[in-house]
Amino acid sequence: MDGPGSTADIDRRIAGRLDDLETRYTPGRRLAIEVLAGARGPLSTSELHARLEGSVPLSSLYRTVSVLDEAGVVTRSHDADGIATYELAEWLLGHHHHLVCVQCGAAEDIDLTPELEDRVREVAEAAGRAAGFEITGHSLDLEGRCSRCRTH
Amino acid sequence: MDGPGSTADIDRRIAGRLDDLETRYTPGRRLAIEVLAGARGPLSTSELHARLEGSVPLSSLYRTVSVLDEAGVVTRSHDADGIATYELAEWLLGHHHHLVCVQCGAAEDIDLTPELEDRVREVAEAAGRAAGFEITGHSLDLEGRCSRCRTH
DNA sequence: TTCCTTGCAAACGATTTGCATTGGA
DNA sequence: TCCAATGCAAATCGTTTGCAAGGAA
Repeated sequence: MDGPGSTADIDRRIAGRLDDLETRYTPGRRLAIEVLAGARGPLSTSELHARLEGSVPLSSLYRTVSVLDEAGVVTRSHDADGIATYELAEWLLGHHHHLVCVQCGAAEDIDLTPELEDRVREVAEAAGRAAGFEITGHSLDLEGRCSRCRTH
Repeated sequence: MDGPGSTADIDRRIAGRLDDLETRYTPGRRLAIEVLAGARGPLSTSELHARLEGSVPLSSLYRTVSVLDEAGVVTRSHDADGIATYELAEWLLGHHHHLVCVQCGAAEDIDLTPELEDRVREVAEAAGRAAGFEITGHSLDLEGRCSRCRTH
């Protein structure tokens, strides 16, 4: 209930990181982290706002995610409509990829087996080598129809 | 100078597609396509506007890329700042991936060798199978520092 | 003529920011 | 006390849209 990777552990590591940066881990920021830690994929600021039931003003949330992003605690990306979405950074959530539904646009986290992950990394490095590009990471999105859209 | 994959060939295929859709291939649309066909990666609407030296108003360009996107002639994605970017669709440009510079944000097209491409597809399908997700495609971004940023 | 396309300006919506207030160290 | 954090409102900026003019079939 409290080992590495648990919500409590994540909370502790974020507290440490923010402390190092002399940035306060305020109640509003903690609330945002709790929602993100419980999400199955990236969330937009307005989704975050909805899940917090309006307890935190939108403009404050924008500032919150901005601070957390600059602190390296969350990672920003964008959905199919270009709306900014956030999730816990890789060092907190672990390296993973996304299933992106081509019909409804929903993105869901997916972990590859270590073997599949190795194969992706090898391909990425081989391609980078061939292109004279120093590869520091990769991002693989799997596109298709999610189970929800397939049954509708 | 005129075979499959050439600019003239691409132009011809787009003309055919637009004709099927009863959408005109006007000079403004042709100009946008020419710039996109000559680009090495996705371009934002304002980059398109700049490369056309203002000869086409921004609002018309927005309408142009919207029409071309709906016609399946171009594909929209988003850069690191969430700005919409466009490039020729896969059936015109071929399947490829992107090198994304983590420093300057520039995205550049990269073709994988057929062998590497096969390996990516196999991984994507295996991961989708394991997750109960019907995979119809994938998108792999290679992250690193581009040669330009590495020398600065 | 008829209808699509274009250009300009106004409207929109996500995101950012100025500023006064609050609250923790 | 001091300064970061917050809340509200106004400003920004990429993008969309209403409407009148232009143009090809």
